[in-house]
Amino acid sequence: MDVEQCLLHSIGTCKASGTRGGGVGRVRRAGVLQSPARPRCRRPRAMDEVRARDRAPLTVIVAPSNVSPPRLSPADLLPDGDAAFHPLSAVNGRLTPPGLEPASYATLTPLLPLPPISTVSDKFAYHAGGTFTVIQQQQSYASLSPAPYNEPLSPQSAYSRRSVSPNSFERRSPTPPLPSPGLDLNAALLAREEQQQAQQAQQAQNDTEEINTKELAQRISGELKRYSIPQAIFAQRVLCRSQGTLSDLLRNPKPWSKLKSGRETFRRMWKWLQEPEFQRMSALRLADTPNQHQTIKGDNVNNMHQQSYCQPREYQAPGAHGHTMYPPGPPPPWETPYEPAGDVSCL
DNA sequence: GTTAATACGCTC
DNA sequence: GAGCGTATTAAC
Repeated sequence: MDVEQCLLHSIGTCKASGTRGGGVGRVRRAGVLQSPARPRCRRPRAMDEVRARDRAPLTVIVAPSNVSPPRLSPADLLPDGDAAFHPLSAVNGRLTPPGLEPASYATLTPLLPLPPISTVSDKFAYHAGGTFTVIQQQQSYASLSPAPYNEPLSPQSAYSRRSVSPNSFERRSPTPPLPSPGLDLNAALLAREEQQQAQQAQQAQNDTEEINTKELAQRISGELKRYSIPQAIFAQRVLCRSQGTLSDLLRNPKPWSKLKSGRETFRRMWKWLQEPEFQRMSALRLADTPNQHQTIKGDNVNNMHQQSYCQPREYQAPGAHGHTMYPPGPPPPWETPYEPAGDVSCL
């Protein structure tokens, strides 16, 4: 539908291949009678172009300039297996799982007591194959991830580093070994402190770095398609936003420099993108588990504990006015029960 | 029936 | 004006 067609059909339904919907009039909202229904077309192309131009990505990735050679710290030898969790490579002097952005779970783990071994074991008792399953997922994530994952998207995520709650295990080694008798615990503690300091520095850095919103939007769109994740689910669970908002952001991302409070939404996207695959899927789940019929391609994270990006909200499918009742069947991975960590909530 | 795209109004 | 939610649509 081009401008002329749209104008010609300014009264009446404007149909065009390749384009979807568009509000048709208003009824009553927020107790205020809205303007009467009047069929509209989608925005004319000219308007789209103006908007697109206005939102064209102008940001420049601020990549860390001082990349230091790989080095291992005593923390890498800790029984708390951040380092053991991924095959490691080093970026910026810190350890990073291959295929993931720098500064992921392997870094900056808060100094917290280790959970009892039994606790950790219980966490993995969900999986047939237990440890192997999880490790394999990580490796497959790295190997199957598209090439862009090997490229810095910036900024390095501070959001991907959350405190480890008793209910979370994802950054723990699946089978945490007992401390070896010769392990220097002091060195380990020092390493933890270093990690904390680095985390704080990273957080400060993130506050000032820019995100290439267009690239981020493209990657998010690709991942949603890749796993068949509905926009509504992702928007609600990860971004604490509506489907319409997410759609708009993905299709018309504003340059980082032009964003204000909206940066937080893109940060959440970026954060999610940094997560390991299984943790991304975990973030998509709800506490309430309606019957559902959807699945995420290639996901195998049912029953895994997870952390929520948002306080759980009830999902209402767009266009469905009222509760969405899913037909019986296995739930999609993002709606299996979980224990909210509560460390990240909608603002 | 589900999903994504869009217009428009509301809040800050 | 930015950011977002709601309502609504067409496409699938």
